[in-house]
Amino acid sequence: MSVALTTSQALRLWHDVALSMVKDDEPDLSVRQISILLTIYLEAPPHTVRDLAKKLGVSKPVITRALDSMGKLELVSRRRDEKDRRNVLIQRTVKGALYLERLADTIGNFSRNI
Amino acid sequence: MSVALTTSQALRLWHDVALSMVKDDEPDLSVRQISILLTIYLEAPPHTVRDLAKKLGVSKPVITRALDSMGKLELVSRRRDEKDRRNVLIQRTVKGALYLERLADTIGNFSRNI
DNA sequence: CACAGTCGTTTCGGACCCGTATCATTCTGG
DNA sequence: CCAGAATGATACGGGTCCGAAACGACTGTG
Repeated sequence: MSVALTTSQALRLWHDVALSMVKDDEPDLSVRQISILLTIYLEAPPHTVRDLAKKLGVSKPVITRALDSMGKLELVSRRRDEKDRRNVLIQRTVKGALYLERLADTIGNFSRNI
Repeated sequence: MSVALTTSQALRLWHDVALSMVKDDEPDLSVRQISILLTIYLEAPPHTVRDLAKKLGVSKPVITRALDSMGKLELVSRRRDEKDRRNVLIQRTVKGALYLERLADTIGNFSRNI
């Protein structure tokens, strides 16, 4: 399947999806938070704070804070690594999976209308 | 051209683009700011604060503040409407056009690799 | 068993953003 | 001409986030 988007199609898609995220009742996630969430769900575990900070090119406190706020929303959860108790393993949750499923549907639907 | 994305493709595309926005040197725009910017550039003028607030489903101060911060970055500019001096017309700028052009390139490039 | 290194968290001062309410300016209709 | 509506900006109290630095818990190596 060919998916390459023209400039105008790409911006229109981004606009539509961003708009539906804003108009949504759920609290807006920042681009950083979405990046973290998607990394956790798309890439193979385990995920640690340090790894995520490196992947995103941001400092560790940024990851800690993002996990705090997304943890409150139950989009991710944390667990100590029992093998090496310095590590914290970031884990997926049902709510997080549903959130991304809805996001994917939104993107998919708008892409279908191009 | 067929552009419909599968769930997995949509999330992977969003992940890649969000990640490149985060790793970018430029200051991150919020999802709301990006929505406003894209609305200004994709939809036909004139754009007023009130119209944008209605389109995004947010309060007017949200728009005013977003225009303040994006104005500092020179991504948009404001001008009084001389026909009705209560209105403020939001206008495009060269920097704003370049910003979106880069964003479109990023999206387009990643979409090509699906 | 001390100690340097690693990891995630916390603290700090400052900046930004939120929603609600209110304000000043400008227009409009009687 | 004036009361009221419309428009965008601002004040306020509260929350979140930032980067840099310091901190506590933990590991493993000598």
